Amino acid sequence: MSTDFRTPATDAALQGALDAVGDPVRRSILRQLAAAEPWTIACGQFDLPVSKSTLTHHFRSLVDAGLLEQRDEGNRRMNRLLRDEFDRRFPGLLDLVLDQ
Amino acid sequence: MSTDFRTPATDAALQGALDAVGDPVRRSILRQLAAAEPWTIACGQFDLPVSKSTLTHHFRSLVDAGLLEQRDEGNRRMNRLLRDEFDRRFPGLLDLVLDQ
DNA sequence: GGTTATGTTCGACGATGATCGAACATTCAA
DNA sequence: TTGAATGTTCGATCATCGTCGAACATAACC
Repeated sequence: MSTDFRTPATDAALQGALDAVGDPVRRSILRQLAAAEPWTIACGQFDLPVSKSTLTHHFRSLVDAGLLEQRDEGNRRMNRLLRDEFDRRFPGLLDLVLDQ
Repeated sequence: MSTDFRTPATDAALQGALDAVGDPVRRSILRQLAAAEPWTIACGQFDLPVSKSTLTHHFRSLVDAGLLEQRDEGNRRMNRLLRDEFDRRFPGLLDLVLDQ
């Protein structure tokens, strides 16, 4: 048997998760990421109406919140959605975002 | 049969729900409300570190987001948590808040 | 080596929202 | 009728955060 008891998820952690998911640009990132294979999209390839520096800001937020991880591939920074991991910590929240 | 197909829940509605739930004072209101019987707590009876006018502001947010309804009883304004209604629109979100 | 592409960092700006106190309205109680 | 209790409204203030451009760093490509 695995130790899959519900993690208490302190309110501070919940605050971070809600903040991360509460921005429309970040939700768009999450949706585009969910629609593609892991590690196939670099930061600059997202279809978003913001500048490069703003993009960097949002990606940092998402990484800090545990929603995605990044990996450098030469020039580019590739992304992977931490779907199961996040869903385990905050059940249903990511689904709410991804169901449009 | 009842027409209980999943409402698409536009992103604007999701934005409103996340905003409403994204404030710690409002989450405290929701938790205190969930811990009591419906219509038993007036606005001024909540244990919160904010002023009266701030309280009014937060209650308006929660009503607008469809999280609670209010009813005047003489002097006081009583509250009821719209648990099932909100959970039907945004499954799991309120549980996330109420599970501390 | 020089140029282009991809990201980050930094400082600044602006909008939004949480907060408060004072004034007001309403209801209840003495 | 007077006073206390409960909420709302209205401005004002303050902090946070999303946003940008400019400068910088690094890697790929010719």
